Amino acid sequence: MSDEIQLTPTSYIVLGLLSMFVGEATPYDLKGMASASVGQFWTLPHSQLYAEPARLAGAGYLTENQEQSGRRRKLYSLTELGREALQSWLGVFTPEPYVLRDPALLKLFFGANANDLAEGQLATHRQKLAEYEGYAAHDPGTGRRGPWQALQLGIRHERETIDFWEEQAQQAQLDSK
Amino acid sequence: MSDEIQLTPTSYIVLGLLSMFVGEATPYDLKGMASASVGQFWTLPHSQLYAEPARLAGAGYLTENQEQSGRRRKLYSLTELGREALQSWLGVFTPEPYVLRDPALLKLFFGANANDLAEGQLATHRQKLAEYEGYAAHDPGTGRRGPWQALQLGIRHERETIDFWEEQAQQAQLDSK
DNA sequence: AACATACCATCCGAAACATACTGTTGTCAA
DNA sequence: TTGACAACAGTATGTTTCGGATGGTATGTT
Repeated sequence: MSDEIQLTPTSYIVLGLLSMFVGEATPYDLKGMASASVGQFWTLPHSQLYAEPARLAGAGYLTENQEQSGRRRKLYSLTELGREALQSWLGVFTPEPYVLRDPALLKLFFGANANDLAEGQLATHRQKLAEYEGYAAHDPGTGRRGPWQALQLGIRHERETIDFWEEQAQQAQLDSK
Repeated sequence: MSDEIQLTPTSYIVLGLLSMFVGEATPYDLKGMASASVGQFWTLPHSQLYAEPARLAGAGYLTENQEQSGRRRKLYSLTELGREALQSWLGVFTPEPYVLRDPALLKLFFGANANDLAEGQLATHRQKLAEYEGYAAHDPGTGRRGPWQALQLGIRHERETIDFWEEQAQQAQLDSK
């Protein structure tokens, strides 16, 4: 509750998740929330969700309460400082583009066979698209808009990627004749 | 030239870049190549391009020649082992999806104002798209296909992202009336 | 009660990261 | 011709992230 720390995207994920739920949450709760939502477009290992809240609590952005018995879990909740930090981050201009890391694209770049790649990619991206569309159907977009909007971009990217690999596969077929 | 090491995506970037150019290259050369090509869909800090070739040389995937005078730069080139490793990686089935890290999407998810975000995002993504289209116009896609194909997916993602933010901005306008 | 299994939390070594710093070479004006 | 400066090339540093390993706690089964 004293040191100055630098807030990273990971920090804001913790603050943001906590802001979406009244009351307290344990790292394990956060882990579950993150993988079901934000994890789709910002991956982080679950171990971060143990280390980061402790750091934030140390700097006064969260309060920390440890259970006195049983699993002795730590319960975190936002402080006023934490809520302010989140709000001010949300208001700051963000021109930075996304960072993409696509192993398949890497292989394609270096000359891998497009048809082979397409097979694997189509399978996983079709599955992902189905998953996202499941969420979208479930949540009509009322209430908080943010998650729904973010999901829409995820769906678009998946569709685009699927189209791309379908074309690659077709093209490869034609070429081989 | 003895230890077993694990090959990471970074390793394959080094091997791949070296495979595209006859003869030798210095880390500085690699740095230039990477940022102009592969860097668009797989970021890595330039310091990695000094550390990684040394590691690869130690394990026999590259040969290392140091200049005897002047800057004493280190020149690397592929060994047969390195070439084989690259080829076998290219041939391996790759179903893993891409990993996306989008700071704007993160803010949108947690409730930032879509219109504000759109402004910054549109500026940078339009610029990026123009850059990519410049490459595409320059390179007709003859010769090596890989880089050109990879570029096509980059262009698609940019277009999709721009459409998305344009819609968000419009929607936000409507809502505010 | 004793044991097996799943759940929950944390730790830690290795890799990746950003960036500051050092030395080298080329150039151009005085 | 020289010395000041910019660009080039590489190294060193401290920090953050990664993700598997580990160990404790609760729950279910016999």
